[in-house]
Amino acid sequence: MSGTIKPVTSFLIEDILSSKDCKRVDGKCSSPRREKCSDWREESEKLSTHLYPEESAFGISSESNFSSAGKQKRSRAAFTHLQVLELEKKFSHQKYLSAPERAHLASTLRLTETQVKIWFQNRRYKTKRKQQTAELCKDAYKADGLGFREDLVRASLLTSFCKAYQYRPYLWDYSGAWGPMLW
DNA sequence: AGGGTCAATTGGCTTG
DNA sequence: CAAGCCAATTGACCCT
Repeated sequence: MSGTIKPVTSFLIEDILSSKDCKRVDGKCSSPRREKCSDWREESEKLSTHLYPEESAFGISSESNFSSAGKQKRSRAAFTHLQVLELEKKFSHQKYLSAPERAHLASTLRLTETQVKIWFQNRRYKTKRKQQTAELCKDAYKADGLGFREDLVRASLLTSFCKAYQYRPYLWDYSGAWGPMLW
């Protein structure tokens, strides 16, 4: 493996970093209230080592999201299996969370409320896209009335296509390279 | 190398 | 007006 996704960092830090007033552009804060968070990197590192010297039960590491060289990289937290499992479990029952529910889930999973909110947001969007693709594929199969030998090739193409774009139905281009073969 | 995944970001919109 | 949503995009990491 060339590298591993860094585990989720502390939630208090993330609350600071991902608050609406502190947007990051190229690793720098682009907030209109920049003065409030211009030192977010150092601040987060201090907080990180102060608050989480040990790994938590969820496998959350205190490791910084930023390289020691000072080159600021946007971090992409990788939630642990357990965190995802719990999030998925909750999502299967509820597509939307109230603020107290979100806060509770966030604290039990040791994530920020923002992370939980964004996870649910992304999850809903993903589900919707998948549904749209499934519908489009269903329609395409139906319209094709597949059954003859030559249709097998098209069916196979269709399957590959549906799989390739399962999360991005909006990228379907009926006039593109796939178009003449499939539709 | 290129494409996929996914958390995070952005921007526009709605709601209370 | 703040908070939250959706839709789309970005960027880091992973896989083949």
